[in-house]
Amino acid sequence: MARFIDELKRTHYCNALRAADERREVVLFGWVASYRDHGGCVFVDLRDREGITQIVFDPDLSGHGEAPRQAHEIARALRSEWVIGVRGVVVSRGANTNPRLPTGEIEVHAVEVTVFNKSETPPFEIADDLDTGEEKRLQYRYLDLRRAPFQRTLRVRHRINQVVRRYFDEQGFLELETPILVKYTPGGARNFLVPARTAAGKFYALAESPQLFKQLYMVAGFDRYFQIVKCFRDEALRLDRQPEFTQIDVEMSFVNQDDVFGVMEGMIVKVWKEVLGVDLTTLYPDGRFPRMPFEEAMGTYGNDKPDLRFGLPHAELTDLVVDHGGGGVPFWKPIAEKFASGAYRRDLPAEIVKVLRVPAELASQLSRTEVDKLEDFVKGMGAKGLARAKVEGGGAWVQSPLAKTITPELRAAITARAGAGDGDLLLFQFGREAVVQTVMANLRLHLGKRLGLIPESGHGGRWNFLWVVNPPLFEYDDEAGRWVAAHHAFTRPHDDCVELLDTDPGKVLCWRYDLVLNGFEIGGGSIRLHDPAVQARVFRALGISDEEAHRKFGFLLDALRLGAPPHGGIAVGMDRLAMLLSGAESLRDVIPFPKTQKGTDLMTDAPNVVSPEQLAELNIRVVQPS
RNA sequence: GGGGUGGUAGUUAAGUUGGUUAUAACGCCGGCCUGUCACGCCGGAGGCCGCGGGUUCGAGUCCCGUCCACCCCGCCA
Repeated sequence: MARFIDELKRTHYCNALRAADERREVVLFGWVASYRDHGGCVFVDLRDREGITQIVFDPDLSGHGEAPRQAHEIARALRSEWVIGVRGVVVSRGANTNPRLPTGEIEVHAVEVTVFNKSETPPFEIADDLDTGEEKRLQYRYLDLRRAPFQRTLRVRHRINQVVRRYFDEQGFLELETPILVKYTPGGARNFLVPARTAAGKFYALAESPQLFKQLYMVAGFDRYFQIVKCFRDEALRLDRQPEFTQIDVEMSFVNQDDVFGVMEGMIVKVWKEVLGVDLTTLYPDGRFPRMPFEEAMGTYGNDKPDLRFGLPHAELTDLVVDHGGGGVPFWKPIAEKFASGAYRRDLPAEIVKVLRVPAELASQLSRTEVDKLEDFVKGMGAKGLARAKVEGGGAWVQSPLAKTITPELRAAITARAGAGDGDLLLFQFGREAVVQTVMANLRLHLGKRLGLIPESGHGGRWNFLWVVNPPLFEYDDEAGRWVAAHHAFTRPHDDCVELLDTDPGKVLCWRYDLVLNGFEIGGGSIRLHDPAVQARVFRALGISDEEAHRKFGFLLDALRLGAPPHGGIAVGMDRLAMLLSGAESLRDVIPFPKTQKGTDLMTDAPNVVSPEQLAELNIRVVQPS
């Protein structure tokens, strides 16, 4: 029988002891966070998941026989990250308190110590503040996770999970599971494929979301479903995207959009209250979050997830430019002409003109050199350039290539549209709509950070929630030359738009919604299409034949004809929620074992090559990558 | 698929116009030290300068290629 663990059980975690515990005999287990050998005494900071306690090894500690002397001998050899157990007595530090530790008013005088395990010198220090690069930390992730910031972050995840589960249970939701190995369904995110050994040449897909199954739960009558569930998407990664991530997935029957919003707003308020101690109802007194039509988000902010912690809105100028026939600006003339001739239509992707106004008091913070750098910034995003103009008192434009040729009429119209006055800086983008929107949205964010309107990362103590609502059901695919589903083909169109399905699909709005927080999409969902007749018209608008629809989604179409209740739902990105709650800079900082941007795991070296035998069993032949 | 930034000791970084033995801090190892808590003092070890090729009398430095990590665009209903 080992003395420690078998006989001496841990009595406390390392943040538990206070002055009131004076003279108590305790047993602590943990890691050597640091050691200071003074020849006579050895001081060890002992760390476990809860905190740090200072242990003193004094060979002359009286009243315990020879044991303290032996413990001191062992302690002299201790090194960083050795795993040890200590039996000792709590002693008050009196006036010698360490104010930097919650346990700073006490220390444990060691009577007995055991080394459970030595440690090699770790590749980096297990410290709260660390300048070691992420690559190294990912390679030794378990050491990174041993650090207090990660211990806190993963605890936040735990709290979110607990609060969410309790909330939905109280609201009458059932936590139901859905398959991970599913049938591949086309459209949307790329699926990871899993070879089916028992069905030669066939594949499962890893579920990109439980979407179809949660709808089937509604058809099955479960009425209110939720799940905290892993999803998998084989797409390019970003700081807010991982190939494997967790969603808080929700679906409800007999509800409209307001019902879904109400439930989710309740969840968010509860999470903020219980995890952060922040009462969102001081910001949103009725507990409801503001809403913005998709069209306004795109027009004013250039994307569907605007960060409303700051202003710097865009203004659309395309109609002004067209009305003025280009207004003397050489680049704009062809755009105006194409609209005039009908080559461009306002309901199809075309070229557009937008402006961003930087108010004088902010513009004065930007030197001309810095504005030149902005041009490099936007070029990196596909822009051809960054036309600018400084507005002077009389409405004149200076420092601008546009100023030379633009007609006074168009200049005045733009100045008025942008609401520009003396000293304001106008930044223009024109060209293909998708590029202009991307560039302008990113330019706005970039300026917001540069001008100190929002921090480089993190929430800055500000929580701006927003529902983006009423987007179009379809979007035009330039390359394919046809309409495609903007969300998925099972989103319910607005009733007053159903007639447009056949005549003017671009104008069909739908019951889809995104929940946005500080410029991050943290959730999205829709009211589903449960009417087979309307469903058929949607497929027709998409150019999907009955036969094709049945082959791809047959089981769901069958279900919709067998008593499907009206239903809708939403999925919230649990990792993003944790990231924003904890002020982390990246999803990788809130996911215990994340992948790199290329989808590799630097610790385990996944994905890896498998043996020819394994491949043969799966009937797979690997072609050398080109 | 495209654009950008970076890779030098265990870690983080410096390294001039191409020129002697590639620096520093922290960490590590040895010694000393009874009150430290970023302990202190003395001494020491430690390098495939990401990898491959080229230019050159000579390359961490210049050129070409390549790998890895990060950020962005495309992509992500």
